[in-house]
Amino acid sequence: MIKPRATKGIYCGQCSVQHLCIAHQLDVRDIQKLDEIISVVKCVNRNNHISRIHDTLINLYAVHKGSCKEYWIDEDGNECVTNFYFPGDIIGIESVAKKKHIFSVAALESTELCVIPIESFLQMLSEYPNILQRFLTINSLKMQNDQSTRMGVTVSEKICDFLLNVSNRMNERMPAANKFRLSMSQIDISNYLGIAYETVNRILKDLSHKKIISLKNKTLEILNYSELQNLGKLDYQK
Amino acid sequence: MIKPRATKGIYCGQCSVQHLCIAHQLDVRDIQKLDEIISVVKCVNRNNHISRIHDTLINLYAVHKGSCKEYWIDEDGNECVTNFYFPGDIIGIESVAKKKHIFSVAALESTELCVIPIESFLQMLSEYPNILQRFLTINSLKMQNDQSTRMGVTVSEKICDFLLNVSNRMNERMPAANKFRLSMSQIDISNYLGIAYETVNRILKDLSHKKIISLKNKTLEILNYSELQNLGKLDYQK
DNA sequence: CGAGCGCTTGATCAGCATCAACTCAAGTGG
DNA sequence: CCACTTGAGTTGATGCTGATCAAGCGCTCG
Repeated sequence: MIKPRATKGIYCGQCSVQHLCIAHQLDVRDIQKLDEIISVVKCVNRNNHISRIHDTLINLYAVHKGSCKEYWIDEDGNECVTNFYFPGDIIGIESVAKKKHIFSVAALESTELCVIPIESFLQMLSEYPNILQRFLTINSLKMQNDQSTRMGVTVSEKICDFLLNVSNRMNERMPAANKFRLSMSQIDISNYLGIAYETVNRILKDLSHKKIISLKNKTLEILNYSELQNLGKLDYQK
Repeated sequence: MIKPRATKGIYCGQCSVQHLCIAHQLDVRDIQKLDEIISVVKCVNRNNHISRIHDTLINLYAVHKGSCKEYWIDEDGNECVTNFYFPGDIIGIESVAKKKHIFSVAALESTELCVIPIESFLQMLSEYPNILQRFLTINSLKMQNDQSTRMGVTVSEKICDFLLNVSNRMNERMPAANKFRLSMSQIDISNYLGIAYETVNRILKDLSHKKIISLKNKTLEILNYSELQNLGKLDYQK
């Protein structure tokens, strides 16, 4: 489950999502330091947990491959999904203050995570100004992304915004691939958006009928991006 | 509108909300450095702007007195409120990445803000590890707070969660005062929660009838805290 | 190969948005 | 200083959006 990064051939300098992760635009010396601190990979299978709510925060995790959902269980036993994480995303930042995980995180598929020991990482930030700047930028981008997904009023707005958000994030990872796998279930999406899963299904079907998207076997293709934008509320101009 | 902090007698070391702000648990030397960087106060009247969406990010602001709403205008002209800020809160963190304000911020009452020049502040973080740790904690707490307000399913859950959230934040500021002024209008609350303002009004009335809250002239008192918790979804155990 | 989870579809109905109209307080300008 | 305007709060009537219940299908995985 835990392996040295070297045996998997993973180094920040060669990583395909370094432009989204901490290593973004760092010089060789800074990246060497990152590779020194981040020495192991955690491999997690579908539905297994990366962390549990209330656990002591020992590591942050950078998603290297795969995807995760972050959630908590409310008093009625409902799963409230708070976020999805894709390659390059950092898991656990919102838990730094309390030094305990404030959410649970589970893998949506076979997932590899670079393990970032929180103590040495925070220590390093004081000594490496460029890494610090990058980490503050990542914090800020996370806040922006968290806000962007609570904007829609009607359920179709919410779903269109969600699809646009995921699509844009996937495009940053695999440029020019306008087709990608939706790793989360429709139930996960419904728990994320706070709407009934039947409604999610109906609206996805409707968008398919209207040839705005194509959804086969969890593979999503956006056929009419500008129409999806019209239906959504989110403004994704750069 | 802009005055030296000294003429207003404001210093981080003597500030009544330093325990919520950057100065929290810093030693004398660190606080001196803060007072050096944060040298002026901006005074803003009700309905006037602290910053506008798309403006270049020059300063962060720490609320010293008063309160603010953060919002953007959607394509239908609706005001979408994204956050409220109270004394001790830092405005602008989510805009650090883009170096432009991603929201507009307006004062809800006569408000005083400590001006934090972003360039020298970020520079300082590299040199003052304790201030850095505190700022990372503030980042993390903001993410946690942003999440906490998107949990309710029904509108009464949302409103109860909102009242609990504001109440808890006010209690941190004026301990043992279970009565406080709701500086935002019911319309602001509706734009924040994404529900109709008539509904906000009806539910507040209903909570008043049930003696769970008392609301007179914008002064809110929580009469039955545990019942409000039952009606809400949020878990505010420490 | 069987069980269960995820997906699909229809029918029903209530929660909340919307529309409309009115009160009240505060502010503006003639 | 008062008429007028404007914004916030209040309340009722109506109807639609989306939750809920119910039932069946088909993967996928053990």
